[in-house]
Amino acid sequence: MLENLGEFKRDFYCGDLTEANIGEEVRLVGWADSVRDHGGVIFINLRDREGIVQIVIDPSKSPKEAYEKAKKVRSEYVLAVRGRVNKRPEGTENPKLKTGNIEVEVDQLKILNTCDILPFPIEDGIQVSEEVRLKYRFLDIRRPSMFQNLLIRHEVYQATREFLVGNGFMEVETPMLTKSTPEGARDFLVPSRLEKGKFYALPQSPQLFKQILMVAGIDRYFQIVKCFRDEDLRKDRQPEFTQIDFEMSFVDEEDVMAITEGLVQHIFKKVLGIDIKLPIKRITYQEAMEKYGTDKPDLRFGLELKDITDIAKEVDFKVFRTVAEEGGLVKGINIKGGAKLSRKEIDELTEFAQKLGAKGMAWIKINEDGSLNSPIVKFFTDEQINKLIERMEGEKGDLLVFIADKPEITYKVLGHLRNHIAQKMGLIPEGKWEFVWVVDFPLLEWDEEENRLVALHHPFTSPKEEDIQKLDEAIENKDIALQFKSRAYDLVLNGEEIAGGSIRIHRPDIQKKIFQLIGITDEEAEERFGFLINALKYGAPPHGGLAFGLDRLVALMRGTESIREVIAFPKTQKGICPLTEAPDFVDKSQLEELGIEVEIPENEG
RNA sequence: GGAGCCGUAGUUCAGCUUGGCCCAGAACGCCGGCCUGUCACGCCGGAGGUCGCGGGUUCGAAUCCCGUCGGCUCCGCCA
Repeated sequence: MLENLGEFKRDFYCGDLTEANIGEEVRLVGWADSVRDHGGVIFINLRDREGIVQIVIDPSKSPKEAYEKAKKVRSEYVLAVRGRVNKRPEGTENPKLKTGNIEVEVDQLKILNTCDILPFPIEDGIQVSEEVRLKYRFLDIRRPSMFQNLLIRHEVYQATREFLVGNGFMEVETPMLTKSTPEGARDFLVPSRLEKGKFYALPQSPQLFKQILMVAGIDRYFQIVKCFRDEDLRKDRQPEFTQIDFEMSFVDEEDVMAITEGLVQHIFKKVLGIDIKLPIKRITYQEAMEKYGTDKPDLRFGLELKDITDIAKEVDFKVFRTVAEEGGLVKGINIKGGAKLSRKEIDELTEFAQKLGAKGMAWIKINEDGSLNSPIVKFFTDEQINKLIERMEGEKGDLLVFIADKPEITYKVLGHLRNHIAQKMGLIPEGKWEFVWVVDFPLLEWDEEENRLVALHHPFTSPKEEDIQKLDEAIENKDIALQFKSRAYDLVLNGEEIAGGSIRIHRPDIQKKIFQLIGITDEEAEERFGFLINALKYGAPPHGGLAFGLDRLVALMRGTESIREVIAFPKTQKGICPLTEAPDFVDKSQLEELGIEVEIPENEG
């Protein structure tokens, strides 16, 4: 039954046929999207990546051979068709199809391939488990919305190259087999056959190479590049992901941010036809934390955090007062119109807060008649309550919620609560693109577990110029170091971090001091980053750059929750590819060649 | 490492709380027949299940208990 393509050549994509083609003899190829056999006339919707066109096999008009073959066609059979484009008979037009006014009357039909029973229909809006979709990704991608996801992604690549090349950037590839570096995420390791016992690491980012390219005088580098981090997965995190990575020499923050803004504007205009207004607003890290409880604030809605620690110090409510007196933070959110929430809904918010580490959530409901409902007001004097409500800008119909805890917890819980409430109350407007730069990050933070300072961004980020003079002092006194600000900047879109970068350290003496600050000894620094320090010694220009999380950017542009939707072959939460079933065991001989022995835990394998 | 939700025909799900009426049922899909203008074609008939896996409780388990595997979401982690 199956035939070869032979000399057959396609003239058009199915979806590209229009009424202008009426009367033409055309050759089409594609998949049988649906088959409607009336016993006499047979209709087949033929689909390719550009769309669908109806083909008609009428026993009174089409050759008998074509008709007999058409009877055998099932969903997703691969067909080659020759026929005449006709205007559809009056009254049989289908407005749902772009090609709904025409059809192709078949005079030759080839069945090029058959198709097994489908695990799910090839159409948008299906309800199928993601696991099944990933296993049959080749079918999943036949669905128009998935095709569109990959197409938009492709267009983002093109727009990126167009803009960056137009601005003098040069694409340079950096190695995938490289050196493991401490700090940062867990590395994926690749054993070396020629140097037994040694390992390459897959790059977490091209960071060090792009800096070295600046030393090499490339001046403006970019790359659309895979990066690898062996950490636990999330809907916005895959073990391999793509960055738009660039770096520039002889620049400051303003230069890098200007290029970034230009790139964003170009991508949105070119791919979505949307005008992004520049410049993008900026807020400091400190302001972001104080107002939004996070360094990636979603500015599409209000619900700003208000500090009431000073009031809390004076009240009889122990939970507030103790926290306030012991250096903690008491902050609240005014949920406008939240008084309509039921006790059960408030309890759910409390539960949400507790899951994130809060001990509890205090709340005050301001009823429409002005009376208060709250488990905590009894601990307050009237004066204190009034002060509190005034601070919170509370009005009739509002619900005030409060978290009192260590600053990290208060910020984290309220930051999450803020997003949660906005979503729950439907406060997030559709179609809004709220970009914001977050700047003036701390250079370092204290790592409780390792009992040392660690870089917030990465250890190659330059401190602010005024802090560089205090480096020696800071090495003696970590409190000074914790005051340092970095020359880093993050770009946030609708509450998601989509890009981040910094001005780097280009002087070896400063780089060494930073390593010293974060507890990396000279020997360690030499062993792990010696090549960078060495390069900095040979006329490294001042430089800085930035990297976009391309997957997140495309996911936002497509309005999908998970980056898996915009990656052709993503992995599950356990890092498994359901399509290939990677990772998998390898032959013993392969391991022997690498000089590797594997211990398999008992309950596995 | 931890928490929550989920796992039953090809697919999506019902049944599980309160074990027996379930050698498990629906829809879509699939197969066969009929049907000459449909486009979610229609009508008639049919096939299809290790109830994720293992163990336990019980006269009896899809249902209760324990363990385990997998999927998703979240915390930790992700410079």
